[in-house]
Amino acid sequence: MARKQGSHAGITGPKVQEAALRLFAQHGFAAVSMRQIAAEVGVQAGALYNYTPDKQALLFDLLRDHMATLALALDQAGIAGDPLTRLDGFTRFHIRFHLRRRDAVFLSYMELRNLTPANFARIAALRRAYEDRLEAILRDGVTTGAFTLPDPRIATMALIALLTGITNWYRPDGRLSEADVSDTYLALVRQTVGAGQPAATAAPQDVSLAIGGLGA
Amino acid sequence: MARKQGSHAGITGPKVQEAALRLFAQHGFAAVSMRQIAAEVGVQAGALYNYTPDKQALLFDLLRDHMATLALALDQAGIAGDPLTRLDGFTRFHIRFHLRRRDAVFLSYMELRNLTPANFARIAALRRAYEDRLEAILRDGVTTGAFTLPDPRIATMALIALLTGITNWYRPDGRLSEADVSDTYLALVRQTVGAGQPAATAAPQDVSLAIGGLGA
DNA sequence: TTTTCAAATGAACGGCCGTTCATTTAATCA
DNA sequence: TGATTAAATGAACGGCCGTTCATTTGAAAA
Repeated sequence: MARKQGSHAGITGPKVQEAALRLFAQHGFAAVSMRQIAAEVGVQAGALYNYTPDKQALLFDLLRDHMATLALALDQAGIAGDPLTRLDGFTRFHIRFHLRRRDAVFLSYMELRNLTPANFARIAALRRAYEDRLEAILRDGVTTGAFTLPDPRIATMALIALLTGITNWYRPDGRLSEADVSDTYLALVRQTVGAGQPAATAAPQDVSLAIGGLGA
Repeated sequence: MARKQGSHAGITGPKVQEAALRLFAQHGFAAVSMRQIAAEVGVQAGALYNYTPDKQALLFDLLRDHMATLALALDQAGIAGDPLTRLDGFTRFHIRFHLRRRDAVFLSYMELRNLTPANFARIAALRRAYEDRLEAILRDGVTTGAFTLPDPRIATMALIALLTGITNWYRPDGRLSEADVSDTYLALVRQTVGAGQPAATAAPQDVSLAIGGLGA
């Protein structure tokens, strides 16, 4: 039997990627067999090789697509303005994007070790470029005096870890909506960069109240 | 051939754990074979079963030992005093402990999915207990007014992610010593919890200077 | 010295692995 | 309609997997 109905190249291909993403994220790259992926797609194992040269390429394509989508989405997020506004925008963007792609996020952190050195270097470069976008915001903020940070590069790594960590505990059916989480983290991130008060020029009378009202 | 020299029960056992930890962290649980572990120890695969009932138990024991060591070390860290002092102590402890056990830390985050549900529940409970220790500090700080936080539970998750994330990028042979990193993160953590200034009572004249000098 | 037994060997078990390929099927093109 | 060809099959390849176990080894106990 072959090609049961209609032309499948444009259908089976994406299904293979989706199945591989879900299974790799759930069980780990090495723990998932090509036969399992094929079964999920509803096909025999041999058919997968119409869509990927081998298992390693399947993983690499997933990670590269994820990073490319991330960069593109950030471009289209329309983040502009003064450093604090851009930081807020980045925070909301990062949370929203990552909460909706949890499988890919998990895969991107866990399975880098299963890439060949050459493929690893390519993914690492894409990640670094993304980090640099946040770092630029932080450096601008330090320059204008909006932020207070001992080391913008370290703060970049710290903030990305802080934000991405949401995917480790957040449950869509839990007590908090995505908007709740986003608001709470926005306040935390502002505090982290030392942006609790407008500037050193205007002395705050009650910092705790000022910060408590940032949410919206 | 058997028992080439001396009694080995007390030697081979730990070597098996060490080899398994290193290999699991490097390649992933599913990607490492019992034969690879045995080769690393200098023994045949069958001999491993004198020390573990099966591969799954080997993973579980590593994760449980890691969490138990973590809890014990925290107990012995002598963290006491007002909330800010305890937060500083926790921060330094967490960084120091995690940077020295990077394999175990990575394993604890990546391979939870390879545990049976029962074993997963046991590890999750141990992790939760550790998180609760930080959460208690944050809640105390909010109560005394030392900290400003919208949601102490979320702040707990955020801080642990922020701190543990160091293991993703820190390289011992890089530009920063462990003490440098620890100092920088101490300042970041203080800002994150809104502890930049002593309290709302004394209005700070220059926040950036006050924070910049926290390092030691 | 002889006995005991912890510790390790090495072969064997059934089973699944990634990948290849000749073959078959069915949709599309002429 | 018949020819073409994209897409999938299913069997086969060598190889490694986790685990078991009868056997061998050699250090320690008697």
